Amino acid sequence: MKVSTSTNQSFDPLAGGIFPAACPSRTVLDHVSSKWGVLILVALAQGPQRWSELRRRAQGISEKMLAQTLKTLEGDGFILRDAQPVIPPRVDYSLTSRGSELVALLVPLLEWINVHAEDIVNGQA
Amino acid sequence: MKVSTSTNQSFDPLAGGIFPAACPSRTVLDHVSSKWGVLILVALAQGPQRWSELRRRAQGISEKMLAQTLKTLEGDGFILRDAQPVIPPRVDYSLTSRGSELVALLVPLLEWINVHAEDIVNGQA
DNA sequence: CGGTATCCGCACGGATACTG
DNA sequence: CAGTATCCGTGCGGATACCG
Repeated sequence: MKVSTSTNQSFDPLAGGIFPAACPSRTVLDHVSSKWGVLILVALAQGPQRWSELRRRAQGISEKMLAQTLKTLEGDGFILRDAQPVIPPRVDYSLTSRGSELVALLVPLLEWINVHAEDIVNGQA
Repeated sequence: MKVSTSTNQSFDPLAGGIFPAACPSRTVLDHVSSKWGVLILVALAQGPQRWSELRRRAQGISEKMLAQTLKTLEGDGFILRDAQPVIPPRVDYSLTSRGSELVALLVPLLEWINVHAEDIVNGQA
């Protein structure tokens, strides 16, 4: 069987990629699909937001995890940190263009989950 | 506010959903975005596969995690387990229609990650 | 082949206190 | 307001052994 890059119904878009244990794709996937990563990313889909807004949105997140998640996502170039040197401090987080690309793919997924979640956890078909 | 399916830059497709701490959406999201959940799901996008095939594909997964992930995904109705009472045993896993819907949203995400992963981990724009 | 059972380390992540 | 530092528990997940 040959690997096709065309639109095949038995698609293999992951050739050379996702499945090896220590590949870059896995690293990024782990960042994105981390417990809070997705939530922060889609939260930022609604536009730039401050630390405290993100904390309120992603209900249940701790300060530590918020800081850690934001740093990881910033390190990956998905979000931008804009710290204004004022008192009291004001820091805005926003999506980079790369982040926006990613979020554009994330949002349909979250929408789908949001629609079907209840049926799924209730064990309904 | 109404939910728009068009390309809106300030979309809010998550109303009433994802952000509360103990909502069904979070549960499902955690299952799907678990370390191995995504991998198993997209692996099954290539068609029904046996236990050992999945184990080989999702490189690095342990037997325990494979079993656990498969059960969770089966419980959510994403995959189907077909155990044939033969010796030696043969068990095939496949996507349900619900699973296929989900995977259809997952694949573009994984493709994107696969394409951009190297730049991201190398810190390139 | 396709699992289950058990043990166990470690890092993921929460709570609290403190700082610029 | 926006974090950092520290402590610490839990459970995620790997390794191994065993079973139908």
